[in-house]
Amino acid sequence: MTRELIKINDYVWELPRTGNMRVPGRIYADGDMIAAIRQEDTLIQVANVASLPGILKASMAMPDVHQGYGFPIGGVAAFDWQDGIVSPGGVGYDINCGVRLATTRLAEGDVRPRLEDLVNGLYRNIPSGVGSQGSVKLTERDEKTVLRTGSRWAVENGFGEERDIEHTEEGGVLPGADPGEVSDRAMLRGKKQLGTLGSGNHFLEVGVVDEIYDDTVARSFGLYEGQVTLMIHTGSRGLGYQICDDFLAVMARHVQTLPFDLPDRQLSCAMIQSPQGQRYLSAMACAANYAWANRQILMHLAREVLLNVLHISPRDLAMRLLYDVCHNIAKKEEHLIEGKRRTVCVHRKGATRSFPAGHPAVCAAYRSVGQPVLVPGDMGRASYVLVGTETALAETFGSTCHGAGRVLSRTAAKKAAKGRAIYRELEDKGILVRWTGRGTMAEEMPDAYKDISQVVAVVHGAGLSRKVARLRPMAVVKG
DNA sequence: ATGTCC
Repeated sequence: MTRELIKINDYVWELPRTGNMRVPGRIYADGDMIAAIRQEDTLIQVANVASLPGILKASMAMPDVHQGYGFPIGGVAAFDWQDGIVSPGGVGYDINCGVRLATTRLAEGDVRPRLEDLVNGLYRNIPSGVGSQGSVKLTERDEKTVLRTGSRWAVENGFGEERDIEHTEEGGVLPGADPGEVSDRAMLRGKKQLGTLGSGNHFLEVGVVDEIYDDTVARSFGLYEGQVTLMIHTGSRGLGYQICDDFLAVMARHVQTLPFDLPDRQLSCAMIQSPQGQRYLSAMACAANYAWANRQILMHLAREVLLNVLHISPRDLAMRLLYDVCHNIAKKEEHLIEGKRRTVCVHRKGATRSFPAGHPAVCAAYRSVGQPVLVPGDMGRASYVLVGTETALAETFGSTCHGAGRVLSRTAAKKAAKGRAIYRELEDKGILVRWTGRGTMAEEMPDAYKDISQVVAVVHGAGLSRKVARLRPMAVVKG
């Protein structure tokens, strides 16, 4: 199925309204990427999202877009808070999957000689893989507090410092979280999995700052060339998965009672103001808070490994949380639309908030430069630190890309990796990897992903976020 | 992403 796309400029393409679309589609991509996106069903998903009630401005896709459950991954869609819908498929199974980046005072030379011990220590001390559990023991009472308070529970229970909370999107807690909306099964899965990495694209990475693009912003973020960093990518584990699954079932039934046709059952949803919509948002907030506590705990566990393996003091390590961002979330936000201030529910599914300098949601430390945007690439190439912009706020409800985006499906990647030792290829580039899952190395190999530098070039060129620094991986733990 | 089919 070929669809007409109008080129707006080098980085922006419009999918005009047809059929049931209430707004156009808007795709951020370069010429190469748009050619690939045209071949896939992703455009159909962008068009399908545009048909949902209350959608505002456009159904948007970032340059790392690819097919997802109902909504595309790399998609942004905002709905009117009064007359719009909320959809679990617009957030994804891994609620508040996200990334945090911590800086240290170490140089590459401090770490390189101990890199093997370091990657082994991280692998040993941080449970990884599907169904991993066991790093934190939670009572049911404690788990409910985690769901209500997010990062704060972790900090108050010895996993990190008060200042980490300020450097976390939303302060590491979404309001309105009600554990009463979380099923027993979700609670049970969550109880044993706090402080675990998970599998798939989740990772823990020791890296080094390879290049600085913006000196002023980098200085504000505490980044400089040659500095060792720690990046953590994980989410809400089985708890978030179960909450998504539970509410997809609720909404698949509920949506049949609503007076509009769904182009795809995977877009099941509820009006935001309905009991079903409100219940989902309360449960989703619980999973979001769990994910923040999880990343906070992992950061603390990783810090302990660094201290022990390198035999240094916390003062010499000087690990600080630069920032923590969500990649999968629906949020109540205020946005200016055609000159009018409106309350909306922004679904970012594989997309990152990108708020500019001066925005009240940006923490005090970065308010004069803008919100840090953390964009991990594949494990063999690079990751980027960007900064939020006014253009993003004006065009994409303050959103930008979230990663490289797959070019090969997991099965295609496994096929392409046959007979290769991916870990060895990475080792030859000076990157040590430890992993749990049988197929993980093949599914997650660099060639399975778009080149992150090309993706970042699009969002930088389009003005959705600006390049601040590029990081290079040294040691990676995968699930 | 996910106790990758309760």
